[in-house]
Amino acid sequence: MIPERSLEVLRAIVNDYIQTKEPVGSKSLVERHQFGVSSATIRNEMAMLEEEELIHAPHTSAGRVPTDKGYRLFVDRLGEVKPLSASEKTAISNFMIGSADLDETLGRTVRLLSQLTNQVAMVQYPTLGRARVRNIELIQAADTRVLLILITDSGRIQQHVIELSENLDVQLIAEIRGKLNEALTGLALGDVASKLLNFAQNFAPSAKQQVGLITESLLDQVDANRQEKIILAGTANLARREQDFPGSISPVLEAIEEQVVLLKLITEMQAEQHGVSLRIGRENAFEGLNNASVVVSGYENQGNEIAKLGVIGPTRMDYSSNIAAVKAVARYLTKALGN
Amino acid sequence: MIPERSLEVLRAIVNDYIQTKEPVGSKSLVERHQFGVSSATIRNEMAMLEEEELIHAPHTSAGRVPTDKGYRLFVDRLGEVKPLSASEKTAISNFMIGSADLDETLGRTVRLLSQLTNQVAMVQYPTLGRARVRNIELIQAADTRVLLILITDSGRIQQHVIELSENLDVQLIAEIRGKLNEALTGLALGDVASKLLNFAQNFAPSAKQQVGLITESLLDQVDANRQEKIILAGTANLARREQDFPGSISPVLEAIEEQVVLLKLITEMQAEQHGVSLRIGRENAFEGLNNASVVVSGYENQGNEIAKLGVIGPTRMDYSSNIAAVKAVARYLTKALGN
DNA sequence: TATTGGCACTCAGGTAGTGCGAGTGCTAGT
DNA sequence: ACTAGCACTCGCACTACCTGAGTGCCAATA
Repeated sequence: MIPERSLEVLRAIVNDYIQTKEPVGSKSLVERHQFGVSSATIRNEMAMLEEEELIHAPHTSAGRVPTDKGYRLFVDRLGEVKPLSASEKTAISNFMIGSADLDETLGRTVRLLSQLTNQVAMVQYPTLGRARVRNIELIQAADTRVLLILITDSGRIQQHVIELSENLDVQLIAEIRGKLNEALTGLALGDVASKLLNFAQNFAPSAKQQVGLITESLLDQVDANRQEKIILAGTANLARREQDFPGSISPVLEAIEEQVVLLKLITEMQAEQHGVSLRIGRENAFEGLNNASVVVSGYENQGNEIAKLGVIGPTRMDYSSNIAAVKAVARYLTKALGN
Repeated sequence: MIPERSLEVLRAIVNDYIQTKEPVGSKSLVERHQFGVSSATIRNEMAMLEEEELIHAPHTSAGRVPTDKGYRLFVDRLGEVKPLSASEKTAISNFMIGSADLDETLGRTVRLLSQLTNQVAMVQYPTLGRARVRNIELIQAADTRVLLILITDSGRIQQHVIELSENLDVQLIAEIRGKLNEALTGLALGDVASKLLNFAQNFAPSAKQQVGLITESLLDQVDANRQEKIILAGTANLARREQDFPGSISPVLEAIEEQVVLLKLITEMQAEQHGVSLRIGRENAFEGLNNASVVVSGYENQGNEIAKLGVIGPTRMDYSSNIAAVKAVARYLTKALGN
């Protein structure tokens, strides 16, 4: 319904604005692009676009700036995903070499992403949802404390200290550990709860209470999907782009410091195009992020999406490159986890 | 050598400046304080102080501002440590209730400290130096991967995945685990290296290489004192105090994002007065922190200092309250770890 | 000798006036 | 449907000016 040329104009406005960071006027637009029409015609087009609330003039005699809605249309219908440059590609491969454990890999990934995009990068730790139990360990850490370790086939290791009310003997601990593994190894985490329902029945009455404490803690950990963790890098990039945020950057800093907010945000986000999902400006329910955009993609292990990663930056960001970078890093991380 | 009254004037200048954030002039000084002399006399005093480079005039017709040297003198000789308010005390006790494991405790602590001071707070994870081995676990995580877990009596748990070149059988892993614990349990970490020197001799030649890989990794972990970790909270407070930093906050953000820089900084800092150590402005070797001050205190376990915590803020901070808060939180954390 | 009142001087910051130029909307003509 | 032209708007940069807080110095005083 919106004519082709109007879209071309919008695309040109977005591109110019991202590049120059200045409101763009009709004249400079015809100078920089080959529209084959005069600036007056472009002015008419721009009046249309403003009617549609796709662009907006900060004041009467200034050029136009895309609105959130304008950016949205841009990424949905107009944005090409820029292929990464060769140097960026080698940067990615180099970063991925030789990291053994999960912590290390994710740490590298988040730094890589922030360097690639010059934005704040975030990586969510894998959710346990579809993973399976590989191993459960129970270790005496002090007289009445045992350490419960849950290892899943996604490589994630969760640990928790359990405070018992009585001193357990080594024998019993070994027994519990054995039976837990017997019952749970290979089981999907979603099925652990039902399997543990009557688990304490397997033990002598005197031990039941302590076993109860342990299974409870184990369920907590399995159930801790919500309490997932996010790691960040490149916070300083925010300050460097301070002018890009109207007002102050401090609401944004506050938002990204609140893990809960971030987690809620990215779990709500569903993949749109190219397997990447976006929230632009006011599309973010959280007010502190009203001047920010979020680009997120999932990454996988064994064919299942296990968590997400992405970047946060000003609404006036280079969507094409950032989408490309997020996509690429997600793909490489998926590959790295495959090994 | 500096006369008493001059010091009084300096104290007054620092206090007023911290409060009002405006350069303070001779007239407002005599109005706000009872010096019993006229502004002209104060002016002479101020000329002296400027001679000593303790204060400095941003421009000819402005009031005076303390220099780094001035702040230093202030905290060394003039600052009283403000006692905490009752509400702050209860805030501290409330925060410390019911946190079981180390991660949780330190996480709470750092958030507490940042709320108390309205600055960026940091807590260093305990160094392993003086701790003792409580337990070593070796767990098969995949065919050629084992998970090595080191638990120390400071409650710290370190884990690392070891990639072996061959598939080890369960029997052998159990044997290694047993012998490792036998040899190392109760040993101070500093003594682990020597004990491991010929450890591989205890095993069949075919296993020696794999055992070597494992002991190597264990030594890495023990030796990882340098790679200590710091957790932060309240980064958004920086942005909120943006005006307090001349220029931009981004060098500060960069500095605190570099764990290495921070670690170097706080390990270099030695306790001065009240068990608290300070770096004011340019005293920080790292350039990005030239407009910032760092307040640090150690915290203990079993009588030994095991790590440090502190805050980072603008040089124009309220030293008295911040020192008090850092001190108090360090004390409470020490107490919490005692249980 | 230390203190003080007085005075001339300095200078950052706020306010007001001005001109420029980029940009717009509209209209009449092609 | 497009374009040229034109009158109009208004943010911004620049200048000039004023104000007031603050200073340094000096001569007078206790």
